[in-house]
This record gives sequence, C-alpha cells and structure tokens, in this order.
Amino acid sequence: MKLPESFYQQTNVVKVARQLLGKGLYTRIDGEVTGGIIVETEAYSWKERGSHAYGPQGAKRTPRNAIMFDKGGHTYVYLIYGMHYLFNVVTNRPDVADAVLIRAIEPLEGVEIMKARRGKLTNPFHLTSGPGKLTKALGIDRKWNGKSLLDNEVWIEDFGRKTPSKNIEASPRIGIDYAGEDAKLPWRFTLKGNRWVSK
DNA sequence: TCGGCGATTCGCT
DNA sequence: GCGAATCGCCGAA
Repeated sequence: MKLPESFYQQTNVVKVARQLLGKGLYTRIDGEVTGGIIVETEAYSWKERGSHAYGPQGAKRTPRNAIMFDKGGHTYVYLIYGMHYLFNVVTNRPDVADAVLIRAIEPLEGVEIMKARRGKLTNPFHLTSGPGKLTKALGIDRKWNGKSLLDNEVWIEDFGRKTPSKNIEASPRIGIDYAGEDAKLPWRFTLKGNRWVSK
C-alpha cells in the first residue's frame, strides 16, 4: 500500500526519517518498475544549518529549495558536485521546509534494469548504496524535482511492517561539516547490519 | 556578473 | 587513501 499524504505531513521530520526505514521506494519509467527497501535516511529541518532552507533570520527560500516549502508528499531532487542527483522526500505542512534525504536502498525490483543504468560494477553491493547511486539506478534526474509521491511515477510503499527500534541505528549526518554544531545532530538513520548502507 | 564550492562517486595508487 | 570530474547555485560586488 502506498504511503498516504498524511504520512508526509507529519510535523516531526526526524520521526519521519526513522519511519521511512523499511519502506519501499519505487519509480516507473516507460512501464518499467524499479525499486528497493529504504535502509538509510537523513532528516533536514529548516531550523538547522545542515538544511538548504536554513537562514540566520529564519527559513530561506531560493529557486533551488522552493519545493521544500510546498506541502509534504513531494520530491526534492537537486544536482550536487555537478554530476550526482540526490533524492529527498518533502515533509511537514506548507511553508515549513523539512525534508528527508534517502541515502541508500536495498535492491528489490527491476534489478537488471538498475544494473544497466549503473553501468559496470565490480561489487553488487554498490548498486544502490549511496544517495547518488540510488538515483542513477532508479532513473531519477532533475526532471523529477517537485513530483507528487501519491502518483504512479515515483512513490513509497508501506509493507505493513514496523521496524523495531533496536534495528535502527542513529549517527551524525554525512558531508555537512559546514553546519558547525548542527553537524553533530544524530539525524542519520540506518537499518543495523544492512549491507547496502553507504560507507 | 563573478567565483567558490557542494547532503558524491569512481578510478588509480 | 587521494584527487578529479563537472555545473548550477548562491552570496558578494
């Protein structure tokens, strides 16, 4: 069952980041479905320096991050290092710019298609074990920014199982040293022991 | 308008 | 383990 709009409109983005572990992220392109189990997420709130929507005088809206100010249930996709697309789930109410970065998935459906999109790989665990890797495997690029997760192009499945807290590990977020003290927030969540978690 | 740099990945050493 | 790749964003001027 597809996650409903109410899930994305929850007001605690850290809680949503935890709840997304174990859910299924899918895309459908030309009728071909690819997807996998979310095994690594990071929460980003406009209130802290790690977020693209952070501003010293309050939330900062720019052309790039505008979609984060929309209501929860949209995608936020942007280009980083001039070559990788990163996929986020926009959460919370309109004008509250929170989002969850999906950092890794465990391949589940359309594996051969994902392999073809990724090109030559020596290690099978490298297929979707990073934020830039999974977008390439799922066929996500900048055109996907702002899509609704309630449609049939990109969506998140609830398999009806709750992930026990003991299987979730919290740690500081990756690659945001510029965020100062906020870089220490334990807002990265992983499924303990999963082989597709990024290194 | 200009210049520095990033929520990363991959290949080579 | 290190550095190149590669470009759009964003703050400063």
